[in-house]
Amino acid sequence: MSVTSIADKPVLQFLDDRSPNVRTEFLNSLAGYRLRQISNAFMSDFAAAMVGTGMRPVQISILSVVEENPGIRQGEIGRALGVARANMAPLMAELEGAKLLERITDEADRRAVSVSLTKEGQAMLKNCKARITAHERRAMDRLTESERKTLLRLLNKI
Amino acid sequence: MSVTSIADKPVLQFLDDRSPNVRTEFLNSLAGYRLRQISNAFMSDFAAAMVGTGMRPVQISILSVVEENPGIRQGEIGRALGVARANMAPLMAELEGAKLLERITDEADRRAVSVSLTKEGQAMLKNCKARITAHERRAMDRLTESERKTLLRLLNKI
DNA sequence: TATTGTTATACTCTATAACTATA
DNA sequence: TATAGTTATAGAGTATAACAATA
Repeated sequence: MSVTSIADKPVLQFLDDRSPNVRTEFLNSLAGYRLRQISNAFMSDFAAAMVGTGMRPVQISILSVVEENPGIRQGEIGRALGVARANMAPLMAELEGAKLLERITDEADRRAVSVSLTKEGQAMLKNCKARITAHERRAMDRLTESERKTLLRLLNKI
Repeated sequence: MSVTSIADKPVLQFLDDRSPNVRTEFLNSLAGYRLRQISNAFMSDFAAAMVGTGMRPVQISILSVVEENPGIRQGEIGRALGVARANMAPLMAELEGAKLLERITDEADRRAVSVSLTKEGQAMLKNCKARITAHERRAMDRLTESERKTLLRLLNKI
């Protein structure tokens, strides 16, 4: 699959390749099953949109949270994103090693680290956000503006 | 967390424990991010609802497809569910070992195997379906019947 | 040659337990 | 005693490549 073909097709091309002559009535009646299919399709298109940046979804989430909460503690980022402390450690080390963020010991509580974006981190996030915006527009292509709002509202209400 | 508490709370209890004082405006504006959060919350509640059956989501999906397509080939199941051939092999061996389904060589094409449910498989699927129905009702608790239909329609339209 | 199913393998994500240093 | 962060590890889920049997 070429990179250029991604922009031409709806996100759920990843679902369209399924066997059409197999009955799946029960599964299709389940909101949870449909949500997972669509979420996975979103993730696939998202990953394709990030090719070249070297960024994975969780890394971008971290950069975004740090941007909106400068100086935030590492543990707070993990709690906000649902990432376990044990898994935050290597992720943060990776982002720090790539010079995308800086960690300094919080002098008020020397157990904690205070996190902020570097210039490179800000630039990377800006690049990723532009790609994500295009990815979202592509993904929601088949819905009208009104339908998109309704979908978000219902998802947030669940 | 006790098992009985699960039935009392909305599915997205798994999201409600997040840090409320951390700003996440960009992430919250993304349909893809919200879809993934909700899908993961559904999966967690689903897993809790299946405790005691020993069944995981993909196994139930397989049983359901076999029920609706008796004698279906193994490869067709995988294609319909998006499971790679290489990963179908151990899954099918596991379900066959648990006596939930039977595999016989397709005499018309001796490379393929024809799959069907055993009595035990039928009973297990019936049990799981009842649990799933309750799980879905619980998950969609905060939506009216009209809103549920709208949500499904929009998800299917994406 | 192509396809069905199998095996081995590897990579990512996620989850738990034990450790340190600080509080 | 509890908390912030780290390390090691193990379990799912997923992906590719190589193989045997059959078409």
